[in-house]
Amino acid sequence: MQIATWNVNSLRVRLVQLLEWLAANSPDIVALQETKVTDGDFPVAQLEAAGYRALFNGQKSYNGVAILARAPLSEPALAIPDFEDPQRRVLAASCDGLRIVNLYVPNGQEVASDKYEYKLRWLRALQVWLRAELVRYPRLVVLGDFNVAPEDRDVHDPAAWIGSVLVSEPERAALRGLMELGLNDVFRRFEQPPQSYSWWDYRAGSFRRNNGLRIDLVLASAALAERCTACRIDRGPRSLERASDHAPVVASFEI
DNA sequence: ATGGTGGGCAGCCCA
Repeated sequence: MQIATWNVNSLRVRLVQLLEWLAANSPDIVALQETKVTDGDFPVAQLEAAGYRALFNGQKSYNGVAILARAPLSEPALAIPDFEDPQRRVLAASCDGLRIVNLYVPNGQEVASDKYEYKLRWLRALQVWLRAELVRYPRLVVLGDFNVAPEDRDVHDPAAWIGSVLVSEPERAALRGLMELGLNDVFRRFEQPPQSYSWWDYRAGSFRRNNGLRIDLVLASAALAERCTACRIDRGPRSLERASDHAPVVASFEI
């Protein structure tokens, strides 16, 4: 079973790329972030024709998440419990005996900004929720755009990035807090090419220079992590004309 | 150091 995550940065703009990528890769479950479409505008029919059911949690202009799956999706959750948040950044569902939690973690903009404090509060509330989810659902996958590079090896130029948003120590500590619940970054269970990243800024030729960060993650509970057989970043879609600034990440499980 | 690009929606917000 293949489970993927992809920040598409506008589903409207990226729909054709997504459909072609689905046809070429046939993942079983796909978590999308930054769909930027309201639920009424979600392209249900096109995805259904491609063989995918969909759950979505969208808003106008910003954010928005969706889960696509070949098998039925059930038990949707649209928010972190007991955390007031008008931004649509969370979508959880059960599928094929797994619990999938799709996240678009706040970017944080700049260390010490209001958006940064919101990001840290958001991650704390997320940790409380995921602790409970792990009790309810031992087969848990938490994936998406985490907007945090876990370690310096996930950063193209750690010296230049030190202390910045996406790599700052409080953000990394919050991410470690999630992992210490028993969620494994499955990408690091396998040998990977050096300088593996999942996001490259649109500016300054970042992709061409491979000036990226690895901020799109697939975390799996212990019971699932041991069944993970591969995890790779697919740079293909990032090299297309009019690409998203993120590449898809695909994890394979023997289930 | 700044600003470089891209998406959304209407001159600026967000990444």
